[in-house]
Amino acid sequence: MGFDMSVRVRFPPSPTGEPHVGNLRTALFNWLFARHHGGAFVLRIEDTDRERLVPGAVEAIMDALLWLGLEWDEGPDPRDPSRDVGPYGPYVQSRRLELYQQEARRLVEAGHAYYCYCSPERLEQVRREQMARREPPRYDRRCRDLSEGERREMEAQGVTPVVRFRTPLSGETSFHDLIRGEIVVRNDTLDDFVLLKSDGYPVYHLASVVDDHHMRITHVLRGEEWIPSTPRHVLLYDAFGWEPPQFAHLPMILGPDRSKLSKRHGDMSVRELRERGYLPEALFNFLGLLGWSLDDHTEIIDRETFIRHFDLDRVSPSPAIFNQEKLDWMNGVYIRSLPPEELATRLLPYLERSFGRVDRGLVARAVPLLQERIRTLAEAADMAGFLFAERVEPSLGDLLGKKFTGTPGEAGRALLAALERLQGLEEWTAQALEGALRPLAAELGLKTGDLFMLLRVAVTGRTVSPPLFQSMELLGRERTLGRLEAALGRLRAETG
RNA sequence: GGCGCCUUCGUCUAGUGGCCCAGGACACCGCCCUCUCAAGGCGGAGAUCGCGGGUUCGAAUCCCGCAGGCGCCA
Repeated sequence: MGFDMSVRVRFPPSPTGEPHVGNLRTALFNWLFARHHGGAFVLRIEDTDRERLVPGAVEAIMDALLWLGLEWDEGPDPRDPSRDVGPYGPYVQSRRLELYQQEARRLVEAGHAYYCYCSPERLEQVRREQMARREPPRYDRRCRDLSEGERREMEAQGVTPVVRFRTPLSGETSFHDLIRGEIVVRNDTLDDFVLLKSDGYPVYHLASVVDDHHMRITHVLRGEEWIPSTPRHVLLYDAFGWEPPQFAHLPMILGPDRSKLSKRHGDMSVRELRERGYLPEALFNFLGLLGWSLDDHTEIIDRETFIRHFDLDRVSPSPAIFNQEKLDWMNGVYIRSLPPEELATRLLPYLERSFGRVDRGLVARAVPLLQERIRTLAEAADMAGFLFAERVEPSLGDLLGKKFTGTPGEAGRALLAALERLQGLEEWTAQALEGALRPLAAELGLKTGDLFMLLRVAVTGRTVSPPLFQSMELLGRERTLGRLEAALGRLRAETG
């Protein structure tokens, strides 16, 4: 491999809000591509659209990347975003304004761009007329060939111009997409797009092309929604006399209705995903498989394996629907594979969110009951809530449940019998509890399942819980007996 | 409307001329295990490979049309 052949890719988010799964997948593929090829992953903040800036968004983006484990080699310093790491900074576009202006001027001087003095009102007018004539709306190129005199006159009137690209009127522009092959567009379907706005801010196309060149980006991996603007970018590279990077347009991630994933449907922000208790390693795995595959059967793939095998030749060109059920399953797989101690640590914040301070030791002892029952960390609060809540409030319906065929009176008798049996129990272990209660069912003439369900509801407040005797053991004698008494009281109130 | 991209089970996908009357995974259904729920095991259903033409002894795979979906522009 030659001296200047090393791969350099970039992830260029706009700080306009919380990052979502689509953004993250793009970042992931760029990161994997860089790591696989031993290249550099650059984070660049594209904040030239000043109206859409959201405070704190840069931090949210960096948090999300770090959470997933996507560290960047160059970009804003994670400890202090106002500083840069890397030789091609600044990596925040609003601090590179002069560069864009200078490059735009170069284009004007070389005849590849021109000043346009048209007012927004006139542009709007032109657009309306074109629409009325059912023509594609686009700039009518009125200022493309203004004379020196005409220009000076506009300047004298105090009109601040924008800079527009002088798009070739004929011919075609093509590029080779690494995922899709040759893509060709006729130049006469392109218009003279704006490069620099009148306030001196660059438009996306200019800024990204200029930066990609100056940052020595070799491969542009981005969502397929950028395909239509790529010919403009190629034309820009041409006009600048620069070598364009390689392009690869990644398949989009769609919502369940097959339209672009948005807040409306599945698109969760990384923050939400995190709050719901998805593990970063599970999300990494899941996202890595959205548009890429290792082979015909491998689903669970660790980070190293991804890096070792990831490349563009196995990226699919067709869009993928975000399938949350599969994410849930995969998250469960990762939860089950965690060392119990580690799971306890990760569970702690989720339980504290619902129950305030919780006993770390109790959490650790609950893990074996939880590990194969939860698919997200947040679910632990439901599954093991009875251990951490002051009290439970089983509904009468659940107490008598469909499973328990008896009347309130019968249920009460069964509960009382269980209570008495347990009060005399020497050892409070799952084994001892089972030894005491299993025979009781027969003595009472009940099916074991029915008795156990009654007790389960009384003790945990729910019809679904971890195994009964282990739950009782963990809850402890005092609290278990208290809950049985409470349920008994409830039943008695009912019978009068 | 113009331009572009995409098209294999409900979903994610494997498949690059014969191994495919299409394989894996999620979801679904059934059975086993079982105190509930899970996890696990076993089994099942589910795709005329968007449609129509070609090329070929042979096509999901190559070519040409068409259709649908989506995206971008405004």
